Amino acid sequence: MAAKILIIEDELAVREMLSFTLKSTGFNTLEAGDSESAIDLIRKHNIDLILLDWMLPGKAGIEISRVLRASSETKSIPIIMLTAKSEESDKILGLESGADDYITKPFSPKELVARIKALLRRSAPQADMEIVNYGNITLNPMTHKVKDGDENINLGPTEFKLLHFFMTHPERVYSRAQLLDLVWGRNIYVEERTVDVHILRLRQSFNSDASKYIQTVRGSGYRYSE
Amino acid sequence: MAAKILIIEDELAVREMLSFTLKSTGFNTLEAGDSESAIDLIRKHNIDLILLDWMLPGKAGIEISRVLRASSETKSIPIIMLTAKSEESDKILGLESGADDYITKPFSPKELVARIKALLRRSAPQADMEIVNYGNITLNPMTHKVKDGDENINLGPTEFKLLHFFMTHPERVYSRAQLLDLVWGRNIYVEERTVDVHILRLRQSFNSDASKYIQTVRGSGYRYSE
DNA sequence: TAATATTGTAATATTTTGTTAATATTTATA
DNA sequence: TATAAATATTAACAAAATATTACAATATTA
Repeated sequence: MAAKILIIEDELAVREMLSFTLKSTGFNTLEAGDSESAIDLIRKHNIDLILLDWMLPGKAGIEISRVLRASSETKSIPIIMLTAKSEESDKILGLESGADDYITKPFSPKELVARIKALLRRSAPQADMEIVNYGNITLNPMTHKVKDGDENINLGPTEFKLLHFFMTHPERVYSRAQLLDLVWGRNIYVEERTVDVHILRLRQSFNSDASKYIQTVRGSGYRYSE
Repeated sequence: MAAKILIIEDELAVREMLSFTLKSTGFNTLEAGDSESAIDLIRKHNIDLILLDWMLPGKAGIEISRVLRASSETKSIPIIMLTAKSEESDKILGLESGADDYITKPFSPKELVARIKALLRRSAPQADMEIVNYGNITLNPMTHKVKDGDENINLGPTEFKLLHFFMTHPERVYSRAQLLDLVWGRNIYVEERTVDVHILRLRQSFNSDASKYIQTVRGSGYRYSE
């Protein structure tokens, strides 16, 4: 899923240039010309990162930054400051007021994109890392390894996610539609029959009879159970 | 690896004198004449210690110190203040604003070097110098040598760091982004695909089949494991 | 300074995986 | 048992991820 980046910049030309650059790199962009519409957009969308022009009229840049840092909902959105002047006091203020990085105009699109990627990968949250046991199956999300008794088992990413989901939600039936939502993710259109195939592959990848845990519930879906 | 020391000092003559002294003692030095370029250098390099002139024009010294202490990335970089006056109030302010040590001009090169070494000792514990073994691979950080069974293996710096990291963090998957942060360093902007290439180079540099330890985990990253 | 090594990137090749459709099999029940 | 419905299996293809190669830029060394 492409990251959503909000560009807050009063000069239309600069804004469009930035938006173009980022879109052609594969990001989604939203644009705001003033702090009001910026805050509006932040409320309505799940913004992943903000590009904030430091030189907005009337101290607006620093104000937006402080507002974002004050609210717990927006506190963790990474901010990159765009500074025109490379004045030292600006940089210091910018970092103090909560920006995660800054970049001085003029800058190369490449550098901007690199910094955005670096910030995004740092803010990406860690998934559930607990080791799960059920029956003779052990699944370790940390090492990404699955054991059937003593033997290691090799699973593809989707089979791995599917098994992880089942093991953390055992003894309960899930319809194909639910599995698609919960394992594949929402807003993804996939045929329900696809689930069947992955169930098959998951069953086949066990050496022992552990595939018995993955049970078909006719008319309802599938269940992980002993 | 020689420690990188940043000298922040507006007077060119003093700066060069300091730099000369430190270089001839075996340190790497970087120089900044104002806080702007100082902060720039700090972001771009992994500075081990900062020599900061307290008497920079316009309170810049104290400001830099405070900014560094505010950010978690730079909080632990040791700072030595250079103060011209030996006034007590200055010293107190300097220490309060986050300096780890101060030294009063004029000072002997010998004293300066001694203090730097003391601080570096304190901030860089001898942790990463243990010889690591895993499978038939032996990595000695002290001598910077790697053995595959009996044969010595030649690795580039990045490959060495990568292998060292893997061997000290085995049996766990790391995404490309994590590897970039943990092996390359936090303030560095590099494409994720670059990791692939270094993994390849690392694998290729083994003579035996030891490259099997470096495992691809599709959709997740890489793992060092038997 | 020249020579060498190292690095990051882009382009290309290869492999693996995910999806789908077609077909086979099983199950329920009329 | 015959039939319909649900699920399983197979195979083909497209898409995605990773591996490999080549090269230019940078840093290091002699």
